[in-house]
Amino acid sequence: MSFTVTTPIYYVNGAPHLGHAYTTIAADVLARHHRRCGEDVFFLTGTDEHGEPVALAAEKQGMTPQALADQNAERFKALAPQLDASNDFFIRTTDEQHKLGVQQVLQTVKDNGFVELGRYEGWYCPRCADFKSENEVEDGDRCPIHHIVLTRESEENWFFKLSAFQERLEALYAEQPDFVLPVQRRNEALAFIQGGLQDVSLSRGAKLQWGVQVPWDPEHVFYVWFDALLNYYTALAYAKPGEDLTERFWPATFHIVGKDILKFHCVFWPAILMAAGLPVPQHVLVHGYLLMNDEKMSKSLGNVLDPFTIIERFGVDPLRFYLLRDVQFGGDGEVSAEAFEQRYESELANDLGNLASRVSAMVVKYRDGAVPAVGAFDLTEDFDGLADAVAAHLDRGELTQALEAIWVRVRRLNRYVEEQAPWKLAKDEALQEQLDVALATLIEGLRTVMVLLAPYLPATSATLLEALGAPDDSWAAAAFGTGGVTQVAKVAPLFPKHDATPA
RNA sequence: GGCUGGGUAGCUCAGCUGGUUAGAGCGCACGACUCAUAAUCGUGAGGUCGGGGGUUCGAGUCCCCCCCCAGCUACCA
Repeated sequence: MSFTVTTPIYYVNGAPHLGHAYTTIAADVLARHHRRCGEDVFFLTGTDEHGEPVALAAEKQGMTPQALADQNAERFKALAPQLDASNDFFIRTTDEQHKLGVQQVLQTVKDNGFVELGRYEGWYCPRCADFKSENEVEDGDRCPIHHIVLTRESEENWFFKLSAFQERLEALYAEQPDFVLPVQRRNEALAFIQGGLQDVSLSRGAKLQWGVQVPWDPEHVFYVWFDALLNYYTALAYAKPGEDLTERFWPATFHIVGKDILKFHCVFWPAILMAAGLPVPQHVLVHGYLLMNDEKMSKSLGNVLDPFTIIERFGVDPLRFYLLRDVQFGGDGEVSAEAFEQRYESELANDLGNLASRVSAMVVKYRDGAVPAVGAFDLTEDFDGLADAVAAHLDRGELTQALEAIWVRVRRLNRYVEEQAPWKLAKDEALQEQLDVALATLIEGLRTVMVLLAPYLPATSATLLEALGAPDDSWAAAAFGTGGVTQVAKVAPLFPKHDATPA
């Protein structure tokens, strides 16, 4: 069974920020989950490097577009390891193989009769040598970059016959109700489709353009969105030297995208694939914006929160945890340094970290570190079905709910400690058997919880499971009662507290 | 304007096909305990479930109207 998950490819006309990190982390959680379930996983991320903004930025800096792309792509490439993201490949749309793949697929689209010549009309800036969309045009019909008055012009373009796919897309949405998740986004995309589809331009005049050449018309390059979308498919042909992974991993299981690019992924993308005779993805999972002071976290606004500061002070796991915990995945959510520290302190340090400390300390104190072998654990009813519930949530793209389900058990374990009060049991000779069960149950609960958290907190999970001498974090090990821990030492604080105030 | 979501305790939010005193987490107050990273556990505050009307034996939970917020209503990536 194969599982393919992608992030959008990040546009190199800017620096990596929290928004990029968010998407990559979400994709990584799914990738890690499925990988440890024993599935054949392919996790793709990369950079989008063509298009006018990159060309213009390069020009401004006196560089070639390729040089600028090379420079910025490195920064995005470095992002993944910093997030502990386990991507299998990093695609760049300037890769020769990608360009060939784009040309090949879109040639097929043309051969299949879904491309035709048309005229694109719009506001044209002679300085940019390109058209501006209605909503980016400044008051007085001026260019947002050069502030000169735009002219109304038209250009001969190759068009993709999107209108021919209205019925097929509607059928797709009917047959695959979970094609777009969550459901609000599906409604939005479907409404767009049902509102009637127009053909869209597939190419742009090549004069000053930076893109993939149209094979049947070298004077044009493909409109950057089609070039970009195709990355999900083209990467498979060359991600692994000497092997074409396309058969193995196409179609994708999840494309994770931000809500700003919903239309491209939920409408244009499946239509292009249909036009090319290729299978469409199983799901497009749409997430919302991270808000800071009620503003969208975006490269177009200056209010970026640097994730690297958090990583430096706390490590990556807390960042991964925080973003998926505090913001309901799919919706918009407020993020702040204060909220981060609050979560870190009360949930990571106090709930989970302290649980590991107190449980391991008790086993050491009352049983010299030997985990009692018992006939049956307590709490089996509390953990019954947990792993399946987590998996079910993840299959629906409900990353926050899955995490919540696990956290309910973390709290349950702390409550169980109070209910059992091992320190009292330890004083009574007659209650030694009960103490054994309590300690064994706590260790097993801790182990289970850490296995389930592995996709979210990979480093911490590995550290603790290693310390417990039960490093197996496979799906089989996620079942409560699997056991395997026989000896423990006092565990060092998993999430040490930081006295200083926020950075 | 139309469409899609949403408006529930100070804060962030759960509440499926309508049914006992409307829930969780955080924060706050008080209490308990001592294994633990001064962590944890318990209790409480008494919220007109956006407003109004209706259906029903009974409605955050269904219907109608209104108010407010967000997004979408096509070619910036």
